[in-house]
Parts: sequence; structure tokens; C-alpha cells
Amino acid sequence: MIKSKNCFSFVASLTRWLNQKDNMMDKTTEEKIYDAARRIFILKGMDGARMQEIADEAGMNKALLHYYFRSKENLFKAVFKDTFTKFFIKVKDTLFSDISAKEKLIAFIDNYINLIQANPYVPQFIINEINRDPQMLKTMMFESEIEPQKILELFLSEVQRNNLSKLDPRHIVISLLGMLIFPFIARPLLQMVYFNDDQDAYNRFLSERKEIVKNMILKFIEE
Amino acid sequence: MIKSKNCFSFVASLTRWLNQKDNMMDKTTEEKIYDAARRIFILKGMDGARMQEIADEAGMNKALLHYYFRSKENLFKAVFKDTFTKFFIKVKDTLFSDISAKEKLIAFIDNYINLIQANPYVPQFIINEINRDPQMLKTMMFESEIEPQKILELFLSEVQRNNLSKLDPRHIVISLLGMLIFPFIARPLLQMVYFNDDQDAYNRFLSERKEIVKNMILKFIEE
DNA sequence: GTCTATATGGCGATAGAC
DNA sequence: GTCTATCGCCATATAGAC
Repeated sequence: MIKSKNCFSFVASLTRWLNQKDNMMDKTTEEKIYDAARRIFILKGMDGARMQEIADEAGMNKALLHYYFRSKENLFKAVFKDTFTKFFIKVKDTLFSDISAKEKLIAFIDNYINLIQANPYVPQFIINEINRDPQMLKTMMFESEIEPQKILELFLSEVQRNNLSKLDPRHIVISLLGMLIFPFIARPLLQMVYFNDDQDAYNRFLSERKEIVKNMILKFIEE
Repeated sequence: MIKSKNCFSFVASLTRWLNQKDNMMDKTTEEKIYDAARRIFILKGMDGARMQEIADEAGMNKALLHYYFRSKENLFKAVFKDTFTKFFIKVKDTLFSDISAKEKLIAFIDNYINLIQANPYVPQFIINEINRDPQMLKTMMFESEIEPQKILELFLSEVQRNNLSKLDPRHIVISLLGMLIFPFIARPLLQMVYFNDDQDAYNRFLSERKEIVKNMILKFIEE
């Protein structure tokens, strides 16, 4: 029957990269299923998504989803694990670069807002899941080769070691993440109330927000 | 059943039983259903909740839920509308008090963190729903007598009119809300990574956060 | 590997006795 | 108003032809 769910995403993306085959026709069936599932799960969550919907999105029959992934639960875990860990790789790259701590913070804000703008539904997807099934999150994080918890801790100690603030650095990190993520997860409400439901205006607001958040954070950590 | 060895403890038991009756037994069936639905929907969301689960929580049969509320959709809307609007009444009260703008901001932070600490799952519930069905949110908001959008706008103009900041005041409001809400909606992840899954330590962190956020916000708006 | 057809169970909702 | 029993549908999952 099946193959390991762990190596799928790595194998798939490696294959794409090696062959530079990113168009639809050259994707394997497994990749088509995975990509479709990712779109649907991120939009509707585990409970809201339907296997039939994913099959339609992938342009094939429902039975094939079970042939490749055995169950909805399996397919979801593959998508979530991959999506979750990929969101931390960017942070890792920023933290290991050879610049000062303050510059790292600034680079992080730029990278992170860009990342969310390119994947606007991902923060809501992750937050949803860490509340729906915290136990799954725990096992997933410690199984992951990327070790997201290590990256979060690294980010924290980076703030701490450089005396960027006299405060508990966790307050800094959490405030920063909250300021960055909130306008995306509360978008429908904020866009309606504060921007007359004007999508373009809201996108401009999000772009200009990079500098705003940078200034806010710098004000915190400068005594 | 009440058992006792003397009449004093009997009286005490009876008093407890009567009080319990006042709290529990006097609730109408409709109230029992509503309260149970509220607990389940807030924990699991519309998609994750089951009518059977709500009936069990309310201590009655599934059919009664439909007798009083006709459909799951109806019951959910009643719960959501009520929960959503109640979250804005606190803000309204704060804004209409007779204190300076800066004091209002400080009072808001205190009130809001207390409110969330007493209802820790509500922010996640609301954010979930405004993304799941934004259209329902819109009609609900404009039907509501409390008019949450007016309150949000009032909060915004309060920041603006008093020149609390040269920035677009929407950045201030959104940053503030993000800083306040994020530690609650991302709690399972943050508590695990940053607090060794120590619940008490995390609660202390949340309590001390009131002063931290106050200081952060005051630093923004003071030039 | 991919399809059609079907099994199996659970869910929201209703009928009808009391 | 409240219950038991059940309907009808839809979801996940499997069987089996090709």
C-alpha cells in the first residue's frame, strides 16, 4: 500500500526542485492530492473540510485520496506538519544570519510580514489547530526534524542575550507576534469596520504596517 | 436525597439544596439548552460541536434542542450573537466614562484582560467564526442593537481625536488588540514552549502582562 | 493506479406516543 | 413539553472491476 507520510513533503519538494517541474501536468498524483488538500484544509480547517471537496480540487476520485493517505486524519497531519514547520524555517534563517541582534529583529519583521502576506490564511490555520488538538501539536513538534520549539526558544534567547530589553523577553516576543498576526486573523472584521470593506486599502495598510511595527518594537527595546 | 444526624446539618443541607435549586433547577429548559450550547460551541466551534453533545451537557434529549431552536444553525447564531455583542459592552462602558483619553486607554487594557481571563476561549471562538462565515458576521453586526461596529469606531476616534498618536490610530488599536489577544489564542503553543507547560506560571505571566502592555502602549503614544 | 459502486456509521432533523 | 424511535442524508472508508 502506502509510503511514509513523513518523507512525502520533503521528497515531493525535492523532486520539484530538482526537475524544475512545477506545472500541473507533471505533478504526481500524490502531489496533486497533497496540494489540493493543503488549499482546502487551510481554508476550512480539519472539521470544515470534506474529502469530496479535496478530490474535486485535485481533479480526481475520492477513493484515490484514501489509496495514498489511508485516512482524512493522516492527510491532514501531513499537511499541518509541513505547513507548521515551514513557517519556522524562515525564522531560523533570519536568526542564523550574521548581523546584529537589532538588525535581526528588523529583518524578522520584514520576513514575517512578507511570509504571512504570501500565505494569509496560514496563521489562522495554525492557531485553529493548536487549540483543536494541542496533544497532536506536541507530538508533532517533537517528532519534527526542524524542531520548531528550538527555533522559538532561539528567538527568545536572541532577544534576551543581547539585552534588547530589561523586560521578560517573552513579553517582547509575544507582543511582536501578536502585532504581526492579529491584523491577518481578524481581517474580515477589521476590514469591514475600519476600511469600508475595501480590500486594496487593507492591503496597503498591511504593507505600511512593516515600518510601523518596526518603530514600535524599537521603541520598546530602546531605553 | 438529604441525610443528616441532627437538625442543624439538615437545615444547612436544605439551604444548600434550595440555593442550588435557585441556581440550577429554576432555569427554564430553554436557558439550560442555551447555556450548554454556549459551553460546547465556544470550546469546539460550529463545525466541531455535535447536537448530541449539547443535549448531554444540558442533561436532556436531542429532540428538545430542535423543539426550542429548530436547527443547529439557529442555536449557534443565538449563542454567537450574544457572546460577540457582550464582548463589546465592556468597551462601551469604558469609553463613555468621564476620564481623560489616556486614562480610558489604561482602563480599557485592565478591563479587557480581566474579561478575557474570565472567558479565555471567547477570543478564539469569535476569530474562528469571523473567518468561517464573514457574511453572517456582517448581517449580525448590523442587526445588533449594540452595534459593535459603532463601538469599534468610537474606540478608534477616541484615540484619534485626542492626538494620542501621530500615527494612523488604526495601527494603535490593532496593535493593542493583537498584544492583548494573542497570548490567549496561541496559549497551548506558548505555554508549552515558553513555560514548560506550567499552567500556573502562564497565568501569572498573563496577570503581570497588564502593566507591561500599558507601558508599551504609553510609550507609543508619548512622543 | 484509477475508477464505480457500495458499505458503514454518524449526524441533523422529525414523527408521534405520552 | 418531553420523551423514544426513526428517517434521510451525507461523510469517511472499502471492495472490486479494469
